Amino acid sequence: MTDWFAEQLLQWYDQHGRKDLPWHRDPSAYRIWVSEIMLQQTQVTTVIPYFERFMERFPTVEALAAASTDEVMGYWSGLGYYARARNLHKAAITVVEEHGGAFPASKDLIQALPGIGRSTAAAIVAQAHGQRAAILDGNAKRVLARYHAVEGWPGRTAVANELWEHAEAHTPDERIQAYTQAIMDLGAMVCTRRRPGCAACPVREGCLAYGRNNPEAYPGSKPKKEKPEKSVWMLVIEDGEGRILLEQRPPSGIWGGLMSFPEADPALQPEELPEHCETALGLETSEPETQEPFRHTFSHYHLWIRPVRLTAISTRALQDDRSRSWLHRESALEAGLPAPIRRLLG
DNA sequence: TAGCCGTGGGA
DNA sequence: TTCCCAAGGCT
Repeated sequence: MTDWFAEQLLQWYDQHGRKDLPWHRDPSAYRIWVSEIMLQQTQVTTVIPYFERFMERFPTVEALAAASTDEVMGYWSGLGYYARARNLHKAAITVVEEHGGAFPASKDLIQALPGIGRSTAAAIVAQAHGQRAAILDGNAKRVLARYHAVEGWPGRTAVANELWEHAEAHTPDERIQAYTQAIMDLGAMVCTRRRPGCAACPVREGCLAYGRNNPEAYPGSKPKKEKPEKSVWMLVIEDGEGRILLEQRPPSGIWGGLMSFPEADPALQPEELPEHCETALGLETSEPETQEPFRHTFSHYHLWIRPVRLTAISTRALQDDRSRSWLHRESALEAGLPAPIRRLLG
């Protein structure tokens, strides 16, 4: 069954929808999967170059499963939300070991893989296999919240449930790939967060928010909270051969498992930093050269990054520690690095 | 359930 | 400059 809403979206999609995105070319389950993970909370224009590089290096799920996590992280470096890459790699190994390399075709099996939730699983089976499944990404949430004038912030379970019901009800039995792309394209191209292009909208006749003349009021916005300010010394330590000291961060928390500069307590005075290097890193260093701090904003707090340059005089007591390594700039840039650290490396 | 997890673009 | 938030999922 195809209701009026879906019919209108499909007709609009045929004329205006996006059909030439990189993952539309050979839309295998593997390629759709990788694209959907990259696109979580990330805009299309940001994803495209990452997707192309990733697919060139890991063209199949077997290639991805066979790679090291470190190399996968290197290809993800700069995209953010690094748990996505870890889960992607873990899931690839599961697909190879438990499903014989064939990406599972059932939505439930797909959703059981790490990093794949209800909406992503639906997007994969709909786009790769043409199975009827409702998605509810940020675009669909905005379109449906406006069309049905659903009040409240979609982060609340009751609001999300209501949107899911609308999503299920509108999803047609036929042309699932087109409809899935259509509702996302409408949200991204017409039913935008600000200044929506209602004049070009194929469903404005039925849209309750349009009828109320306040589409921008939907969906309800997230309750705002104060972001705390944190601060840290970032120790940029270079030895006599132009190598930089990097260490692996703890597996959980911000930039979990990525390589980064050693950090020091911001309560320390700059002149105390060489002693800190001696005790914490077993390093004899020259005088510290502090650089201009800059503020890096995360989802939940601001971090003042205070870079300090030091030159290592001796590099003893480091060979045994697998979590720390001296790397030249070029090889460091191939590792999985957080964006600001990559920037500091220059 | 609410907090956590990145980055870059738009206004 | 500052704030919001984008093809969400996990704990």
